[in-house]
Amino acid sequence: MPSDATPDNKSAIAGLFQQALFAAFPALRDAADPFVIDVEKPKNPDHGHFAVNSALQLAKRLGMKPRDIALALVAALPPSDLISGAPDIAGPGFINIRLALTAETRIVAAIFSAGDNFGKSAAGAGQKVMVEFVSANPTGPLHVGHGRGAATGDTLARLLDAQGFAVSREFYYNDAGAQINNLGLSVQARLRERAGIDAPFPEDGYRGLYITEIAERYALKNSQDPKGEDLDAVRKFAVAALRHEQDLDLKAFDVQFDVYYLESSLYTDGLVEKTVEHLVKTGHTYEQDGALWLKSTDYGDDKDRVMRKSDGSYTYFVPDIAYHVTKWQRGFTRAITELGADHHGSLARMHAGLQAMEIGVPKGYPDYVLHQMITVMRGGAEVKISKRAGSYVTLRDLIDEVGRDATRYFFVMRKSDSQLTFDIDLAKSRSEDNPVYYVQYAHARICSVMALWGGDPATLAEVDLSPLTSKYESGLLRALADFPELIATAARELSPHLVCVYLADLAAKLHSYYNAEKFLVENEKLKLARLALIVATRQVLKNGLAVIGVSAPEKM
RNA sequence: GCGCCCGUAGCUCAGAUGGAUAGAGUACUGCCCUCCGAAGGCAGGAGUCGCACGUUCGAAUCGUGUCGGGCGCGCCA
Repeated sequence: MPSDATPDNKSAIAGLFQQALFAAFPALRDAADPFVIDVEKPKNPDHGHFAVNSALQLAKRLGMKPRDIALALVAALPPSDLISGAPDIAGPGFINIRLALTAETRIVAAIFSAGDNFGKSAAGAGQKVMVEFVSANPTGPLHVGHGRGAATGDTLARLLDAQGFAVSREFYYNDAGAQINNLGLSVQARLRERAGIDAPFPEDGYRGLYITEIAERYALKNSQDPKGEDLDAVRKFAVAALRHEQDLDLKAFDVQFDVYYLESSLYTDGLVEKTVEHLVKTGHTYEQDGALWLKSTDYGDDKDRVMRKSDGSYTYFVPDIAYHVTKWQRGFTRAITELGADHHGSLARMHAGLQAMEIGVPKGYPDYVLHQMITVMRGGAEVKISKRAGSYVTLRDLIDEVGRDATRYFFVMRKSDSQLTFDIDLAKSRSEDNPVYYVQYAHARICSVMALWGGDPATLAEVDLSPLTSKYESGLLRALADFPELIATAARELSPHLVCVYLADLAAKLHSYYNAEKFLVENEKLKLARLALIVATRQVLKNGLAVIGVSAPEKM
């Protein structure tokens, strides 16, 4: 449900100034490219709620001084109860507008009426979007990198959901490739070792301790095959065991998928074959050195790619194309693929492959969101992550050590494009100073005040807010009004971290307010107005935390 | 060599559509609990936004070049 009661003061003010502009300078309306007023929100509160910089932009076009244009604009401004007093003309020609208190406080009633839906929008209604993320090979436990992917992807999905898109979360299992075979061989080797057989460990085998554990369990459950001679059975057992572990980890991380798509099904359903045949038919392939190549350079890739090796098997990216074709054919007009940045090399060929199919897939399909590598520090030293060597920090470790909320928040609070240093000792030792606690504390703190007051928050929905005149109150009102636009921006830019930035700021405003003013004052009108404001703040904190999958506790 | 990402305070990082005096956390110093919870607040110092040139009335933001760091460039996945 969209919160369509949200007052749009910005557009209203833009409209007023547009009127004023055309009244003062009719030539701009009649021109081939009529000038459009842009209203912005200044960072500095001293510059009012909104600012118009059109006078500066128009100086050259009109051949006038910016300040004179600004004066003319303000003079032509139609009267409105939105604006408090006459707009200031500041600096070289900025026009600063202060909202009337009634316009400013309208947001509180909107939040009360929308509740958990405040911040949602119907912008994406009727559009199916798929977010594919994690997509870890079932060859080992989920590690920190998968954790960052899980938190980022899930938050993206929640953001798009809040924008009204029909979102499907999907996990693509590479369960058919050489790595899986390798997994089977690794477990088999441990089984043989266990049975006292002297056999070399596979060169590219997985050496993690979990392999030995899986071997133990296999031997226990398959007494007829203690040496793991049935490689197929060993492999299936190992994959099932690891998938189960991953599912438990994801559950603990509060990440759920709608669809688990198996790479192997692309083969059994014949989609891989079909894709190859189709690409041959569209003429974007050629044979060379006994292999079948895709002319991906036709579509911007920097070199052509082998599709079918000379031994007759396919390279991994053929099923990948087939998979992405199914996304399009399943009706997902938008698809977002969340990947570790170490896979960025495959983006160009993926886009090229989809274009070469010539089935009407848009050029940038799918959108890629990459998360940069995480450097894990433990004991002041970098922990090298290597599945093969079996040395890494698992997602489970982090959840157990620093908690789900803090882990999710940490992974999302940074731009996914930048590398992240996750210092385990720091996160553990200072877990109570985690930024997420700061935000959660703001929520819990409001709950405490409300409990002390003892009244029913719902009765605050329509109280008179005219006593809210301090700078703290104005700042909070402004931040609350920004929330819907923030969610829209974060969804549009595919930038979950913006939500954390916003929440930290909102929490800071609340804490400052708390320390500067008393809420439970004698003056009844003032008390109710302040309580209404902090209840609205609590609602927005809660909605924001929900977007990043972090709980909003009443007590901490 | 080519491609992608990053370079902002001592450290970790924000800075959407180019705007006014570039922000937060942390660390350091000093203050503040007779409304709830000091897990908080207030104040202070700290930055030639890697560098250069360009576009613009205006650049941390856009463009080109350059330096530094990470990653990727296989008939591996």
